[in-house]
Amino acid sequence: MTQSTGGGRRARRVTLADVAGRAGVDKAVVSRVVNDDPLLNIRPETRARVLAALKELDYRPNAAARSLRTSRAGTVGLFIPDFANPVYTEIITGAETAAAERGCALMVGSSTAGRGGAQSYLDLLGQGRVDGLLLAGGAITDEEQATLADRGLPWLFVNRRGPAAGRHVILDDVLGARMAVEHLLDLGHRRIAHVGGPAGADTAHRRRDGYITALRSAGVEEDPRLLVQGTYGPEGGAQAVHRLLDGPEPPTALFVANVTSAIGVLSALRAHGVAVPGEMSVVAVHDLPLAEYLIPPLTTVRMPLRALGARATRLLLSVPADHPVEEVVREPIELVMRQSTAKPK
Amino acid sequence: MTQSTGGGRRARRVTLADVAGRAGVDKAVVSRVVNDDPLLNIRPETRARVLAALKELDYRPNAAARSLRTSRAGTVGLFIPDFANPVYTEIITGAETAAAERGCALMVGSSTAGRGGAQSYLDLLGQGRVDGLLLAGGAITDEEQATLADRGLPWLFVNRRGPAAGRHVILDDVLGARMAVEHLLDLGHRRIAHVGGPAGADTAHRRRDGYITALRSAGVEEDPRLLVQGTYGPEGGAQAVHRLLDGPEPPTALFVANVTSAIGVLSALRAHGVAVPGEMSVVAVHDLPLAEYLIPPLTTVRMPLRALGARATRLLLSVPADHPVEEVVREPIELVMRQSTAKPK
DNA sequence: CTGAAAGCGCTTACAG
DNA sequence: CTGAAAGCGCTTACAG
Repeated sequence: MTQSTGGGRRARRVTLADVAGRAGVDKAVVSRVVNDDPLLNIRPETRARVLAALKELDYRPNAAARSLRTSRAGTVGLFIPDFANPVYTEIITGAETAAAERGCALMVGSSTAGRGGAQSYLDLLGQGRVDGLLLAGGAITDEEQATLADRGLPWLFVNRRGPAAGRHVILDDVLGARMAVEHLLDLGHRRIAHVGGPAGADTAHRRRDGYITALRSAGVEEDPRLLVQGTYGPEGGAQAVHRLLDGPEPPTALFVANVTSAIGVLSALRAHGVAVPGEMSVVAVHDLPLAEYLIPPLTTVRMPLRALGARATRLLLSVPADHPVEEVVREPIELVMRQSTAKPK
Repeated sequence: MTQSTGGGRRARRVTLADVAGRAGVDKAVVSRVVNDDPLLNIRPETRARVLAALKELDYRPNAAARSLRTSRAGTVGLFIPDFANPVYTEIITGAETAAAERGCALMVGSSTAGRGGAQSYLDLLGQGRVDGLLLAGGAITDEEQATLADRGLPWLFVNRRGPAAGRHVILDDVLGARMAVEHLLDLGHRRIAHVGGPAGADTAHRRRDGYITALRSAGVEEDPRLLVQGTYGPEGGAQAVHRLLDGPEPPTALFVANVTSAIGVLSALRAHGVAVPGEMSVVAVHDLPLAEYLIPPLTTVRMPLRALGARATRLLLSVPADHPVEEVVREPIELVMRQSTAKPK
């Protein structure tokens, strides 16, 4: 409980009063200078003195005192299911950048720590630690939803539509899926299967819609046997391939809902002796640096995940908590052609 | 600047005074009950009244007020170079768990946001936002190092040894590397190359040491041409393979310093028509869920990254800032045998 | 066994 | 143009 000193040295905390004393003004003045108060009318020479004192003493405002006074934490919270999922790391990076632009810190929590669940993250946050909460992916229980409501905290769902609240920012997953499927159609494929995401996932739902829309627009009749549910992990992709290949009339192309799942797909295809892209074309949602180094290099649809994280953060910080937000981020979606797709033989 | 209300509803903030009023005691008493003050001698019925009031009003302590009073933030900071690197996500998860055990929140920042550098992260943190700082990987400039020293903040280097300060927690990379190389030696390989990490990386240095030690212990003479520097990304791995294969007497096995790099290695090997493990064995440091789905499934050395993150957090929170810390985490390192290694032909 | 009081370091109307 | 004062919500010796 002793005042901690820095890795080996001591540093008495510099306060506004110290700076004021040195500059020969009241601390209120220093405060106004520090915060660039536009209403402050100060003699240039006084300001110069204050600025000099600030610099000499290397003053840093105490976050807790400021936050107590203004009831603003200057921090936004982001809750994700898992740090290991590259999709979330992109969202985090975007959110971090946008928060930093606003002078805010970002506090990311995942459900892997603690007993899991947003509940323990919310408990840890206590009161006043964050000014708002971004909820990315994963499931939120009714209880957590209620806690959220009680907390008096603005929140925003990211990459998924929330249960009831009209407060979310998502990507155009329908378009992304359509671009992938249309690429396969353009190559001449007609028997195109979809390795979907998990049942509960909102993104999985939207990508499936895009798949179906693309097929219909092209006048290709749907075959329910070509629609296989997976997970967003490699094992789900691998299992889906087993099921698909066992069918009577296997597809010539696969649209996979997630790049991580596609890694499992490629592996399973190889195990079955099916050549990619010779006998089977594969395209997946989300681009990753390693996609280029898969065997074969994977054709993907690059979604603007960073822009999503950034946009959500800005919206959370600017739109009043009681206003609805239902936004689809319109940054360009890109088809990244590599070597896992080709004309059907 | 108005008091924000939660996603559509309003919630007046409940304070200690509210609870005290309802329970008919002083707020000091409530505070002591909330904090489980062992010196508090309270009549059971009074405590019950306080507890009831606490619950009815759903009281949550205000983090800012508490922190201002105690000058403890209840938060630890973790600075990483990049969220996209799976190595760091494992460390984060471990740190998050350990912090939560102590009732602390974790604030992760990366150099990708802002202009980059630990400096902007430190600036954002201002004063009093975190009780200590974990610095994982990446480079720290002299200026940043100085800022750190001035800040009066305890810090700890994670997975790398700091410049001067004897404050770090690392893994036994030498042992991990030895286990990998000894596995190749056991299979009968003698021409074993090492695709190393980047020049500045402390882990890269230690893994190279382990490689050399293993070779010497087995009486295998080193060949400097078999020691190629890479990066920790796939492109570095791929380039290293090109160089290695161009040499006069190519190796029969590769020890790769990082799993991400190994993905590039596998890709390049395939491009060169070199069969794995038929003509070349490959083993890499760090295990990942997707390693099992690479082609072929990659043999790896699993390092205890979560334990590293957790241990560092506990140490940061418990060891006084002016004590040296030089710890090697001794959790088991495991060789995960899959299908990328075999006897030389 | 419980209460009154001081003070952590800020910001912000208000006074002069 | 600048200063004095109140108060954000806690915790903690101290008094009784």
